Amino acid sequence: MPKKKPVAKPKAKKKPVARLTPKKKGKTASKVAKLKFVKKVQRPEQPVAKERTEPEEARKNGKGFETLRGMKDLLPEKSPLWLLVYHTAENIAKAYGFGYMETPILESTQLFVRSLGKATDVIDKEMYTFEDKDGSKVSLRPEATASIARAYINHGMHNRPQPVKVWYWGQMFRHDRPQAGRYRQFHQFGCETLGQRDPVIDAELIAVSYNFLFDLGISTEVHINSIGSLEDRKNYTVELVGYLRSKRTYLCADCKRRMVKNPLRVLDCKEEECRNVIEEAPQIVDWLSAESRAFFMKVLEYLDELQVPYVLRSTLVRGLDYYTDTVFEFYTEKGEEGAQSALGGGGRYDGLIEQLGGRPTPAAGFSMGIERVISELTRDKEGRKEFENPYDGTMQIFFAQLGEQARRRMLRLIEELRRKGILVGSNLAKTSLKTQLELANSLKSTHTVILGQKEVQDGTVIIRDMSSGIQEIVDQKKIEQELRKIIAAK
RNA sequence: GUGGCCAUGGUGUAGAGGUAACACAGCAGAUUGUGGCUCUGCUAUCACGGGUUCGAUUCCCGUUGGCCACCCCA
Repeated sequence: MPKKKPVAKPKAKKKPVARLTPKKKGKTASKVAKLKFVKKVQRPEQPVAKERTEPEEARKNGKGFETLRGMKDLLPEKSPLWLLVYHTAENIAKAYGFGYMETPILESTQLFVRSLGKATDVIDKEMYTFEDKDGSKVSLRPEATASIARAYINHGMHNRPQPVKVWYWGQMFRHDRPQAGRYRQFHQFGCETLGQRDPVIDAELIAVSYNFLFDLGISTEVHINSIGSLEDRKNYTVELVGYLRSKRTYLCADCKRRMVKNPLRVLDCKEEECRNVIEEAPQIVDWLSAESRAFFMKVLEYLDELQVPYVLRSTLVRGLDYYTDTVFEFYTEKGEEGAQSALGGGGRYDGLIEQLGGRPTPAAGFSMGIERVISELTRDKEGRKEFENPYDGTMQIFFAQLGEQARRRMLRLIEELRRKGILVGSNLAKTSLKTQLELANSLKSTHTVILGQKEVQDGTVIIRDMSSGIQEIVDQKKIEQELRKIIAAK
């Protein structure tokens, strides 16, 4: 530690010297020398490095504070794509008659434990849980369905015309290790249809999510399965575990563990050895009650009618405990085996609302992982370019000003025009005309309105045609009609 | 939670045991009220902490973070 500092001093000395030699301009060179000189003097005075205070540390190059692990800033360059996705979601949900709703990001921990299932990983290790000031346990929501169900009960929504159809969009939190398409804070768009059990509802939800992706230009494969009623599943699980036990020696370590914790997940194992075992395993379809089976058949029929292509996958089970009967997931057609290829999924959860203390209420829903949708949209360069800037920032007319008086006059002028529905570009914070014209140019403006000292006195304004360079002097009172003419001409 | 790879300016990249180069972007300027070309200048204690060394940003270890895979999930 003490070694470092003394060595650092000569650095400051060398730099300016080395730099000055090749420089030509006297002006700038002396400026540099001055700046460096000050530094030179200062450094020896504080040879023993003072403890950097925290704010200093943080201020350093604007670094010091960074987003928490697994969290991302959405910058203006990228946001147009997000807004596009958001509006696609909004449009599709509206088209199918879903009403927008929001629930708090923070909820009682118990709500999630009860609904998702105690043994699930989401609850076990992925929830952001902490004590509130009054000592109660609260959690950042890892998903939205539980909250929607809670709200359905709280607001007596069973008194509304059934089914109740809602959609949502928002941040979810899961304390997982970040990975491709996986973040600790992520966004989901989803729809829920509560209060009625009918296969047509399941089919509609699948159509909504399928078409949402379709509208964005993503073609997907819907994987679908039915896991029956809670009772069906219980019976099947017993059977499955029995079977797996008999093949225990062929299973991988993970599956041996899964066998105890969540036997259905064994069906999803990718290990070759396990796959062989799974192929021979009893299938859940054979264990469905007559009612569940008929229900599932109807869902498939309706999907055919809706012309939504689907793939039956008997091994599909979802990770959350509340699902019953229909379950589905969306995979990109390119079918790459990479993890996290599911863009979203959903299913029926007829038992959840009762589980949370409401009256028995059937319901179903889906959610889409927006980060995964976005990454799908930007996967190759062509796609990225196409979506780079859906709302192009071209400002047809730019306003440039020169001098304090002109600035004030222009401030008002722009505001008046805005109220009349004429939008123009400007950067009144810039003082040089040159810079403002540069800006106009980079915004691809066709015309620039220039207002300087002289124009303020004359009550006029210069309108410059950016491509020809021809300028016209116009009376300020006629600006509006002149601008309208320009806008109409385009 | 486990494992692999990685960490240089705002962004994308070079680079060597003796303190950093290039491109783009940004800002300022090239005779004071005019853009698109050109030119000039400015913008990095090479993630953080420790070790090895005369000396490390370059080697080693740790931390943090990123990417990827597993677990699990969106």
